[in-house]
Amino acid sequence: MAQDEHRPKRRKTKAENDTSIVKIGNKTISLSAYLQPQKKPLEQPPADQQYTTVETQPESKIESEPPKKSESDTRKKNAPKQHISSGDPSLLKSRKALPIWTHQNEIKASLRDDNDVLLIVGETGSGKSTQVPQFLIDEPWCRKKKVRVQSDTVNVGGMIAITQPRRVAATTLASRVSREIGTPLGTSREGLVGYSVRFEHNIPKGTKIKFLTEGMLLQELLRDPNLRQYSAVIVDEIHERSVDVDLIAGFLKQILLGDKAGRGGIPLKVVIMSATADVEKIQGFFNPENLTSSVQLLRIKGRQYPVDIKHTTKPVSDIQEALLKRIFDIHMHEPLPGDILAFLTGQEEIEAAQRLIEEYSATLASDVPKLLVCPLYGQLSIQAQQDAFQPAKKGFTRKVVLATNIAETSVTVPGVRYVIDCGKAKVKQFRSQLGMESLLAKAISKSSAIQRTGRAGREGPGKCYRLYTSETYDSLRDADLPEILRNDVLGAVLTIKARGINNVLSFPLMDFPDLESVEKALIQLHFLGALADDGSITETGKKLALFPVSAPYGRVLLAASEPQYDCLLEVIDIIACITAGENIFYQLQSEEAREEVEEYRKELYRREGDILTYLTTMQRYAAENADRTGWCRKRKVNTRTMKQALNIRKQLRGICLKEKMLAEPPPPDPQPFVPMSPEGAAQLLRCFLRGFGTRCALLAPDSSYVTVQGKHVVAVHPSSALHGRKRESIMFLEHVFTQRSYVKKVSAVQADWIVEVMEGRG
DNA sequence: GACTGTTTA
Repeated sequence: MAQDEHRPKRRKTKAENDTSIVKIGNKTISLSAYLQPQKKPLEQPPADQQYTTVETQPESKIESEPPKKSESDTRKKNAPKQHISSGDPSLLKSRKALPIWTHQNEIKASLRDDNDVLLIVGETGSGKSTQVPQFLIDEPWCRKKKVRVQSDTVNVGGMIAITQPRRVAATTLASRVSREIGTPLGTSREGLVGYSVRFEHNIPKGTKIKFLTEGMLLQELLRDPNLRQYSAVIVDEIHERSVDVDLIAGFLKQILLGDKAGRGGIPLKVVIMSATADVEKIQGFFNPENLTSSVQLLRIKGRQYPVDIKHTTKPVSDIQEALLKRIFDIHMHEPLPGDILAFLTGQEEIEAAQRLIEEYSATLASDVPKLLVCPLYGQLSIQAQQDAFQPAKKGFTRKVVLATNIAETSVTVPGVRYVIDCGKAKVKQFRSQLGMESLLAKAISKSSAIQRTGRAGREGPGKCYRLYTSETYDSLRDADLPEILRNDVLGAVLTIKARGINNVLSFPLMDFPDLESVEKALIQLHFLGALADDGSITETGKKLALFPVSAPYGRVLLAASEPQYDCLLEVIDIIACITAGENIFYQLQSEEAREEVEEYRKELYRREGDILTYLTTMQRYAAENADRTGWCRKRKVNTRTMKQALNIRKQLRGICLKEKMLAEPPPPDPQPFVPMSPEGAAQLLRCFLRGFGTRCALLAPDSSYVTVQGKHVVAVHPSSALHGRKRESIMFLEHVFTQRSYVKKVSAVQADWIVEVMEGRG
């Protein structure tokens, strides 16, 4: 294990230059408590009940029958209801045509007996996500068992969890598999397949296969560290290497290596599924020396048409020019139908390219097919995104989709035969030394380039034009840096600690973040009151882990429920707006557009800054009962984001009620709008300082802002209500480096409030 | 005067 080799080295470095004493405000804390060495190689999940005897009892009489019974026989009798049939016959044919179908017995065999881990590498279209859970549900080890855990009799197993990085994948896969298996979702209260994603749970009675998002499984781990309801966990799309999937891999490894006490001795089977072949790392991670059986590996061919790859002969200096030439070359020489998908880095580049293409295509002769340009990026409205997925309405037209890497994994554009790849993508990188993230265009990885290329071969043979040389391709990194090495690890550290692992350095991770960034996270968590001076998790920390928002926001929620602040409903409204995804305010491109909405937006803006502006917007939106969509349109407010904000508001209110932070359910909408008084606003902002006291800046004599911690010059982002305004001191919720160092979500505060909070008097 | 992409009871 990589982190095993590195850990002693890190500790040595620590001892050499002792930075383990850190001052925060008036507090001095010693990091050695956080970073204590541990003799045990791995910390076990908390054995909330001590394991004494294993008494594996068959739950039903079928299980005590002789094991010779044929599979179909067992199936019939084991069925909760007669609807456990062989599935929908019309779908069975297409299932049998999937490349994975012939591996069915192999997959079953590789998880029998003491083999608990299977790694499946399968390209897109292999059918692994839909078929593997169906192959496994009738395996003998997949039955629910009654066992004794200390003095309690508990059920262990019976279900298979399958994780997905995105909500839409979890729900659509569940829908597909439920139809294949013969118990379609939504037709009955009983069924074999269900899903669980944020805001949406559909778990029919008798569910054996449960699709869920990665975050959802992490949340379940909080309540049940041993995942007792599951016989197996299938981790899909592990190659995407989200922070959540890395954490899940760590928790699964701990359960695999543990003494199974919390599961009454019953093993958990783990299937890891990946689209790319970075096999050694995953295999090595789950296959340490002390595991008796080795990790089985299965490779499955995908169903992909061949794609002809063309590189440039010389490096490209002007991407826009090369793109334009390439698009019109394809357009003039390749037959219809066959749409073009071009990967660019961001909105700005896409808009510029769109203008150029449209200008040039206007000059084309009338006997040449038309070109329809569709931008595709996350900030785009749903409607505009839909246009990119629809075939061109007019005939004799070729569609050109100009996309960010949203089209690499998150969405699939149909009809594409030609891909143009600029070789770059914007990547977020957190710099823990500066407490700031950057968003800059960087060279993509080989794996990313291959993924982009594959988008040309979904429906037939295709071509991929790379706007870089084959030498450049050879020089690319094999895989992208996993997110856990690019992100703030604050959330990851809290997630680990809240699930009973005190020594985060002992937690198994495929890639371990810098010690320094872990230290920074620990210090920040200590400031938030989530960790005690000895580094152990506090009650506050446990509460923060319950909220579906980052720890600083969670801290603000907790502060808001204290009598001295008493502004919980307001804080919930604000945090709901902020964490709903995109900015609730559309960015206005032209002077005209700005003038058009000015009158309407004026009543939303507050001189205190963005936090109060969000509050006003949510309150006025919720007070509007007749036509919310029209209300949004007039103010150029993102309806989708506001709807999401209402969902989050409801969720947060629910958690706060359950946690007794709210005494009673808030009155239902619509409530009359009452603007918050300046005094109330001041209290609200002081409350936010409890989470963001470390993110403040003071106005310097030269009118720039300088951060209190680190003394960095920052500019107020143009999206902020305080852009171009001068305030004595500001608090910001985000700090991003793009063209320059920007702070976002900015509010005016008073310097003495900052001192107050940092000295622990807030 | 500027905005890769996901996700959480």
